[in-house]
Amino acid sequence: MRSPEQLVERFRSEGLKITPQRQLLFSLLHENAEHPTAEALYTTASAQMPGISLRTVYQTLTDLTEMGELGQVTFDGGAVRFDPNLTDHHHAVCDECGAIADVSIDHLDAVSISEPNDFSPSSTSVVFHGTCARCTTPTSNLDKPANNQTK
Amino acid sequence: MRSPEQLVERFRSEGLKITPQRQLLFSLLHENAEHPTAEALYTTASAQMPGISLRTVYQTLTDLTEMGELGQVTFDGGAVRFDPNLTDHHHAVCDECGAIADVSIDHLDAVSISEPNDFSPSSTSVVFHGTCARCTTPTSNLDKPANNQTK
DNA sequence: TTGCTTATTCGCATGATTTGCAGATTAGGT
DNA sequence: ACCTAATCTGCAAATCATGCGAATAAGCAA
Repeated sequence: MRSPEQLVERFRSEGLKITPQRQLLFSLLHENAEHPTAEALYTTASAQMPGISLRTVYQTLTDLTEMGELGQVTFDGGAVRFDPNLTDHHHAVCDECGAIADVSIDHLDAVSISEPNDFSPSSTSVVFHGTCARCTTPTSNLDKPANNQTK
Repeated sequence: MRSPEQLVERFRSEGLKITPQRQLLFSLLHENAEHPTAEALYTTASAQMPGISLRTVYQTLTDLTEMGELGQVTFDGGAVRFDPNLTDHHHAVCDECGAIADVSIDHLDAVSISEPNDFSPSSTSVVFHGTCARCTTPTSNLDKPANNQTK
């Protein structure tokens, strides 16, 4: 996703209006690597702007997604999560705390479909399940992230 | 998933009862490669057993899943789909018709997470998006499968 | 076969997530 | 300051899934 400033420009150039709600969401999403759900963003946004509507959050997220500024991902049937990282990347889900990390992958080009041989793939996405560093490191439980698993 | 006969044995040995509803679902799921949703199974089951409850379908699917006889997969935020194929495999989603095919993959062991380096993966799943054979082959539209996309 | 005990089924209510709708509000230009 | 279209908001409604309790039936024993 582009920077809040660039988004403001884009919105303006397309005749869309720059509202406080949109600006807040732009900043909350900028470089946000937490893969938040609409509800999570609503909660955060509400703290800074009491009264903002959940409907507006959904609306803005949908708009940004349709403009190609935001990606959507879902894991294990949970709620949709939003991802401002538009670079080529994949995800690692921690089964302990539910955290989702962006990951880069090596040698993805090596994998191929061996069976069947008549499917033409246009994109490939990989999801790792496992344990993240914070949940692996033998340290105080107080340091462990809260379990944010959806399911 | 095991055969309906084997499932009957397993259920019996665990003190569970063999009901007509369960037997029907066992047979509908056996070697079913369509990755049906609960609703889809309910529709099919209803044709053979009018009056069967959607609740029962969900219940049985949940039971089989907890017993490890059935796998669950979801794509792009759609409804949960059930997969009786317990062998190590991945999926290919046709963006044209929505069909989901099981696929075997070569050289998956070659891929590795390059960044971050502190995540311990226990499992890896790959999903391809693209076009299936039936939607690629230049033939009559009448031969094309109906679009079953959820989203 | 009859009867008993307990698992199952079923329908309805409820919960979670997301979208449709319409009136009130406001951004941004004149 | 004014206008008008875009936006925001609250609420209804759609979709998917699960909790719950009453009615039903499978499996066992006599």
